[in-house]
Amino acid sequence: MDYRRSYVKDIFSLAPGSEVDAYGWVKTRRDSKGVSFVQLSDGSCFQDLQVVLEAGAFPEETVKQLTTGTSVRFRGEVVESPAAGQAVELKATQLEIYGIADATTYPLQKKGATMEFLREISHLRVRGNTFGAVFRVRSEAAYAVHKFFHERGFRWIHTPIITASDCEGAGAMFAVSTSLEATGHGDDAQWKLKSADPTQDFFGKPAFLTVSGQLEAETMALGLTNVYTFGPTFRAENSNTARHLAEFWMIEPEMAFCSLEGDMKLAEEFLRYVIQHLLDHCGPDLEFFNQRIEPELLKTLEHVATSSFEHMTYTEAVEALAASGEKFEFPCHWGADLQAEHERWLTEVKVGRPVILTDYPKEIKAFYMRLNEDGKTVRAMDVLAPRIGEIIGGSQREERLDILEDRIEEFGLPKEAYWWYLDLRRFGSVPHAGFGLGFERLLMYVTGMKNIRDVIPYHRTPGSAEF
RNA sequence: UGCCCCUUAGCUCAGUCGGUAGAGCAGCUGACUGUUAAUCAGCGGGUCGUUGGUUCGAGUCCAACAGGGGCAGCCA
Repeated sequence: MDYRRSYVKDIFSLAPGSEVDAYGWVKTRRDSKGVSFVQLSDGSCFQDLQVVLEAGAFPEETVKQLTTGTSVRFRGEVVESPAAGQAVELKATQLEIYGIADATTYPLQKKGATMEFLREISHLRVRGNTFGAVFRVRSEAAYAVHKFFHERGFRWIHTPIITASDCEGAGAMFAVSTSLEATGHGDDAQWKLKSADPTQDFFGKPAFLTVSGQLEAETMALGLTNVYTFGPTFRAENSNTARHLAEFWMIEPEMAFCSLEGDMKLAEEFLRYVIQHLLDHCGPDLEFFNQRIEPELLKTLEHVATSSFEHMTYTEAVEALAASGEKFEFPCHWGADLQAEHERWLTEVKVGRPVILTDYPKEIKAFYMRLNEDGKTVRAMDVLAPRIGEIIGGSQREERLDILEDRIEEFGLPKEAYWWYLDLRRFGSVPHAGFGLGFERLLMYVTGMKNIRDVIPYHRTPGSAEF
């Protein structure tokens, strides 16, 4: 057998009379007197191929084996379908079963299951409508990300996944070590510490999984001008919410000779581009999400793809919240970080679409963000989206050596560890900016899926690393 | 990490006041020349998450544990 070069999706555009093989998994079978209908899917598109098994064409025992989940090849003739629901169907003349799926034990049924149940059978859920659509959209979105940056002259760079600097400052980190040895299996497994001395460890010092490629991306931008990362990122926070993962994919563009204004422009163009690409290339999948997952989805995406985002400063947002008359659980005041309820009000009630907030108090943002003239705020921006909250966080970076050194000191960070980061400001420093975008959060936004664990094949969250 | 909720048939769920268990779908048997979550008739299917407690009696009340989920914080 060769790898597949044609798929179920291609069969729909074949001329009636064509003879083809259709490979895939049975989604359902309907029997009538003398005729059976099989819905066949190979994941290549949302629509199933209807395969018609006419009376006497195959032994009854064989047809009965075609239960949900069975893998099969049909050979047959493409014919115009006399019934509604599909333009063409396959009149089967040959049938080969690769692997049966016992209907009494196969967990997927044709009727809907809950997302929570499907998550527990993540290895099988991709065969269903919802997750087939999710992972087609995920793939297409990833392609659109690369296409967007490539068309604008950005270089895709690969920043390290293992980092020995614990100073990225974006959250709790997973240690990477060969000093620990696992003994036993399952519930009996134990860690054995071979050495507590980091100098005896693999890298000769403590090492971690990256929480952000930003600092390294900055070094690459100050040579290649426009770069982006797109890769896995790890946070060891004990976050138990529908929008946090311990392992997720992040996109981080970084631009030299660019201010926060350019950064915001890129963020907006980027989101609109990806959404438009998906509207153009994933129509049936998005249509399904619109019908079954999120009723306002298509309306929202079409609106976002064609209209500009609302811009507000943090200070304006705080004023709007104060004047809103809403009863918030946590009242908001200047200097405090916005709570989820505040973000929701801004995006869902006040604006009704994504909003970009800028110029946050320096105390609640990272040390590397460029200090404003007022000495109180920094050139930060967050893109907040309805339903999702923060989807992008970015800033113009502090390019002035003396101020950056002061900021590192204010944060109580070890200056020596940043020697190479500070070198960027010593040698040919330049205004530059960038942002980080959580790929899975973007996918939640474009699919309407409610839990981030359902837009990645196998989620890693506290207490959960199955598969 | 804090607060809260859930766990009953393969799946989705009912189960009243504590009195020994129900439906739909799936499966099986049959009916129906073309269905689209096909339809119709019949049949089988349960250690009520686990352990302990209260009680004459626990799916139901209590506790611990396990698994799943929601909200919040941390963030992308």
